[in-house]
Amino acid sequence: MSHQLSPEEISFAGVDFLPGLALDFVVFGFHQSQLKILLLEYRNTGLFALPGGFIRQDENLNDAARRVLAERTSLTDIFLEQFYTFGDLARYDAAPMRAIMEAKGITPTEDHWLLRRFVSVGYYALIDFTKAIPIPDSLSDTCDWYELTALPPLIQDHRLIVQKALETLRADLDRKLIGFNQWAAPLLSDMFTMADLQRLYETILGQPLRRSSFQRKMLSLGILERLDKKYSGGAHKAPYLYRFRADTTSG
Amino acid sequence: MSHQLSPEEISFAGVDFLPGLALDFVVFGFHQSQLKILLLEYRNTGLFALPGGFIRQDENLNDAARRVLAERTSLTDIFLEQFYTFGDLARYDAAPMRAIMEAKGITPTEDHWLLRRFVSVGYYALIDFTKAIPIPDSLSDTCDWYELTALPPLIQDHRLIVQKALETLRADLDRKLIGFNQWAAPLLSDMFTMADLQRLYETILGQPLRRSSFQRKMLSLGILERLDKKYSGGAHKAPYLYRFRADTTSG
DNA sequence: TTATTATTGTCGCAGAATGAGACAATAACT
DNA sequence: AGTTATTGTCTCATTCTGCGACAATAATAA
Repeated sequence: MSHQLSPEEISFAGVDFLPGLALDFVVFGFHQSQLKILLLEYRNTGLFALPGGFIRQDENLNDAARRVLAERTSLTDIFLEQFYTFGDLARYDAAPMRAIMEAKGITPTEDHWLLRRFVSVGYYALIDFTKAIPIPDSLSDTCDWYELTALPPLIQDHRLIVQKALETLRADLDRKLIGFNQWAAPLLSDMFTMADLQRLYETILGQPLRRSSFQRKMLSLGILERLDKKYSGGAHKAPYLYRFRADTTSG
Repeated sequence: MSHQLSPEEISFAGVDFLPGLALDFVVFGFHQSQLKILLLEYRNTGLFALPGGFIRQDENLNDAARRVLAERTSLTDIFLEQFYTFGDLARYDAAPMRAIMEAKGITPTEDHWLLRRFVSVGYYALIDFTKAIPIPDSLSDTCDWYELTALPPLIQDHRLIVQKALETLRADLDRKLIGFNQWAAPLLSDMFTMADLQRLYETILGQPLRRSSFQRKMLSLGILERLDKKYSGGAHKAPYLYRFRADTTSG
């Protein structure tokens, strides 16, 4: 867990927060045929972690997730989905968090609330890589994008959380294909070519897809709207641009 | 939330438990072409609730789920899967729980831990209807099976939890068809006819399936082992009995 | 102007999967 | 022996998918 907290809030304990419960986010972005996620790097420790936060006493769980993620990415109206809750004892090891706090100049008491056991609700989000403005929290000095295929070592069980998020994303890609416009749209810009869309699918699924079958499938779903051609300057036929259809009353 | 607690534990507060966090179970059983779930009825209140429990301080979340469910059904080796975590404020309304406790003869203080806000991790389980022995907890007088299509009014957001569990079960039925032996097996007896299996599928999915297509599909998956015929005494051809194959190293 | 090149949109065909029905086989009963 | 209800399997049409082919076409090179 990491947190969007001021030093005061960290020292004076999370009385406003639900105790023992945290949120962790796997924020997916897509750029140059690579899936990336947001990670925090803690100051002077070389430790990386998923962005996270806590739930206020008077706040719905999912609202808290939306709030924290907005604080982190400066984006609202984010595609956000809860996927699993992690509650192993093994995930709770006070040592790294203590190191982080001490590196920050805080000497926590033995039973400081941040050092106790946390159960964490995992969310994954899909956001527009170009629009998000990562914001580090008060314990970390950077909040940046990292390629999913080359992640640095993560604290606690965050590797597992990423793994599970990816599995869920893949399963949802199949299951929720209809209504996808509401869905993977944030991972692409407003208009895109069929090749762009295919690259996104291939990257998420981690396997190549047949070009002709993919195109046939996507067109048959009726969720795409064909726009003008895109003259990219390459020495070849210009592809059409597409957009997800707005009217999605039915598939 | 309900609980497998002695009156002492209820009065003397859950210091051994993680605060503010509960477990709720949607326990599916199958009997006579009907999906059923376990519900508790609270003494003298007419209130029904999902079985639930709490997590010990020194216990993994999923282990707690297994323990509580075993306490409730007297079954171990249960198919159990976490599906969602419910954390709306609206789900927390102290009045019904206070009524339950008072009906039980306990007069809780205003800030009794059982009356505070809870976030609840939802699990669903598939168990053999004939093998489970429902056990009421100390606050309720009955723990029994109720047909999914005719549930009594449930407290808090338990209706929503059931709904979400069913959705997850349906989605998983498609997704996890391979390896199904480890899976829906508990809902059927050890040996079953193809018609039995089809009825199970139809009941879970809530829609009829074509008999020939279903049989072809199931046989083609190679997960069934054909046994002797079953002479049921009916005036018709005797169906084969099947069993899920034990060797499931690969699909 | 005319080739060349890379990429795109679409078509065709084979094979697999699925929907829908038909039919013989067969326990038990009349 | 005839009837009845149910089962296992087959067939045929339809749809879906894998896989390749091919013409169309922007930009570049000759």
